[in-house]
Amino acid sequence: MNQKSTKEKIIDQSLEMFNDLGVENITTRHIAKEINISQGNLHYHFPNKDKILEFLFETLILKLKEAEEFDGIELTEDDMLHSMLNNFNIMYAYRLFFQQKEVIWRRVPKIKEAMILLFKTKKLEILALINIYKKEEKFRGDISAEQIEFLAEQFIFSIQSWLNVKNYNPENHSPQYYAKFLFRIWLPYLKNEEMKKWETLLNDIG
Amino acid sequence: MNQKSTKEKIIDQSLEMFNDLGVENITTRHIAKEINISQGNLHYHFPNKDKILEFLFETLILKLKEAEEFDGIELTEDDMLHSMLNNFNIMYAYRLFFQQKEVIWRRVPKIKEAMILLFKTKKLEILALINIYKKEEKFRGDISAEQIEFLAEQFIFSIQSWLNVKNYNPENHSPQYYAKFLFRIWLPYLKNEEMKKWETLLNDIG
DNA sequence: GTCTATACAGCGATAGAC
DNA sequence: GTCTATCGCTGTATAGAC
Repeated sequence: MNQKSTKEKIIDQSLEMFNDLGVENITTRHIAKEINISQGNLHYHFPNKDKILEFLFETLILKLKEAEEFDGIELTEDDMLHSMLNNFNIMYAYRLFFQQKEVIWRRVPKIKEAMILLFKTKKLEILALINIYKKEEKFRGDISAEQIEFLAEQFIFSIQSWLNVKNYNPENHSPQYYAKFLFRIWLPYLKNEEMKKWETLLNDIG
Repeated sequence: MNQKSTKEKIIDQSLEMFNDLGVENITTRHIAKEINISQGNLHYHFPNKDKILEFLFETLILKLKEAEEFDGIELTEDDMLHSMLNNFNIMYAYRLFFQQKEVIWRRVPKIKEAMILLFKTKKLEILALINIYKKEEKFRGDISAEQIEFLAEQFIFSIQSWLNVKNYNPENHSPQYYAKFLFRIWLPYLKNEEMKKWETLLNDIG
């Protein structure tokens, strides 16, 4: 049953150890030891640690893209919520790239550039979403243009850093919690009846 | 004129290099070399790298406390804004503790505990502030209790991670920008006339 | 206080046998 | 593909002279 290739074993073990113990603390020796192969063998599959990081990152991007394709074209509130939750689960699995951004970015500038691009794209998507809501008149009319720009930025900001804040409030640290957290940013910008609708929706996730 | 003691030199150089190049990349050898002392001498003043980190952290806490004492008891909007700006300048000077939290917390659990405590205290302060605004009827009446709890959390969340997000938007990375950023969280929760007042106030910082 | 010298562990990476 | 063995380098920390 355990048909994992050595390469897969390396990747899975790396992900786990990087996530839990820190990229700067885990060496190719540690990883090799934990899956009972030699360090030499590991270096046959990945020439160095950074290449493992790059491979993991590519997998993350791939999974995020896949998740997007499953999203419906219709933008019901429920769809949005579950799409977000799905995204958060993926991000949580690859949390090293968010929690240990500084270390990884310094090691592999290529990953830094790709992530910055990713977030720029996401910001535009969110601005488009806000505009749809404005057109549908679900959005408050008394919000300044500067504040709307801020709102989009606030979303991106929170997506980027949600995993950094588990620590002072560990009991509430779960993808579910943060999906709710993120949507609550949105609430006070909506017209009253719309806000109430969302409030019940968020309470329903539990 | 250069009356800096060796200990001060070590501290200043460490702060600069940790901030810019990463705690995990800077060794006692690097620091010593940069200020033209031997590594042995550095280890006379600080037994190891972690003790330098602890010293830097204690200085940060001290400066934050000092800044608090200068704050007026009156809570004018202008006072709040400038106090926040002051705090952000200090945090920026010691940004390693926010940008490189994961690495530092793993190395020095004592710092982790102290920071968690700090943020818990800050959250209570912010909740108290929200309540004052509610009593003064400047706050919207149609906001749920859950959403108010969220608002406090959102503030703490943003304070903790503001320094992590310079990268996708580097042109806007300054303490001033983030002071404004933080206050904009607050805006859509205020009654309309109050919101407008804040909007002009924020635009005045430029 | 400051220096030089050194011990020692751990890192990434490679060579060469099987 | 996988192993063992090993090189060269860098890290922390300490000992002992001045």
